[in-house]
Amino acid sequence: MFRGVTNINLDAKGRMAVPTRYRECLAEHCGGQMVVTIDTEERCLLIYPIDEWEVIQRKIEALPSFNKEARRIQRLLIGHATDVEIDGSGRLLLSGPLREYARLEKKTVLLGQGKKFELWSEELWLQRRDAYIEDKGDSEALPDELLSLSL
Amino acid sequence: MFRGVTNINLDAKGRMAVPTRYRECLAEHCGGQMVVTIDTEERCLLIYPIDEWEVIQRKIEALPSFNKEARRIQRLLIGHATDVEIDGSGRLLLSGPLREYARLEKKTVLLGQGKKFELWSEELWLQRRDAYIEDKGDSEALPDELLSLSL
DNA sequence: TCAAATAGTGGGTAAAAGTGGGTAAAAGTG
DNA sequence: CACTTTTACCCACTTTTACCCACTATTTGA
Repeated sequence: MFRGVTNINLDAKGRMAVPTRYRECLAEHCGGQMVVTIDTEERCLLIYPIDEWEVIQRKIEALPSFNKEARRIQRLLIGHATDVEIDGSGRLLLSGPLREYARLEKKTVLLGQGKKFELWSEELWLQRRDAYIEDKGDSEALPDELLSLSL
Repeated sequence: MFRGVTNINLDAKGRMAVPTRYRECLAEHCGGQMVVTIDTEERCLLIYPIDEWEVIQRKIEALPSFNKEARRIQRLLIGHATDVEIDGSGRLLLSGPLREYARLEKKTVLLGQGKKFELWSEELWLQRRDAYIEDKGDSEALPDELLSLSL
């Protein structure tokens, strides 16, 4: 169960050092085998342990092929999903196209999000976060689960 | 079950000394393992014993991923949730980003709030408290549970 | 009122994590 | 098949963090 925010510098080769607190868990859980893909709603990357990803991929594949939104999701999510392995120094190599999509340069932010991670360019994340904080009490209907949630 | 208000000075490294009256309870209950995150509606931090937090995280994770308000809550709450451990001197180390969010400098206020704590900058807390007292009898409709509450 | 104990505060230091490249092997290309 | 480019692995350096110890202030009890 991942959580928390970490500032990470990508190096000149586009590698991201996985924070140590996650490494043991990832090594046990999936032998450091991960899958990176894009988020379809935001300019950020999604990083899954391979077994978690495979469950999701099966669900996406099962969507109806003649529904346009389903095809969109399939092409974007499965199409960009890239296998990566954590190397001996605990780093992930992110391919050029993925880095471009999320506008990743040196300064990035890794967010733990339960069963996956999100990787943002620092600049984009700070903008997005501030926008989220301003928008308190968005008018959009809240799911019932949220209305009754007691923190 | 936590309650009460305490003035606490953060030291130069951003550490907060947990008031002694809570330490024994926290040590027994969760071995001093805590989770700190942000409050999405106010500029303050929320501090949970880890077991209490994990219940909440599971509920938040289960929200639908394509609902915008749910994504907002997930990114803000889970994204900022940071594991911290009470050190040998009974202190919690608060990371830079968390301190910045809540505008914490030296003088802070810790509020016991049942299963969690809130940590405020002293200045912000005094403002907020006074505002609450001015606002008595806010016109917003009270939830039914409140209407029937007997103090 | 004073002494002893406990709580709170402030830093120094060793160890660990993060970062930056060099080089050899592998893959891709003409 | 030779050459270029990319990838993976390794090592060295820098920064950060966690742990420890020492000092000060406050409370408690004689």
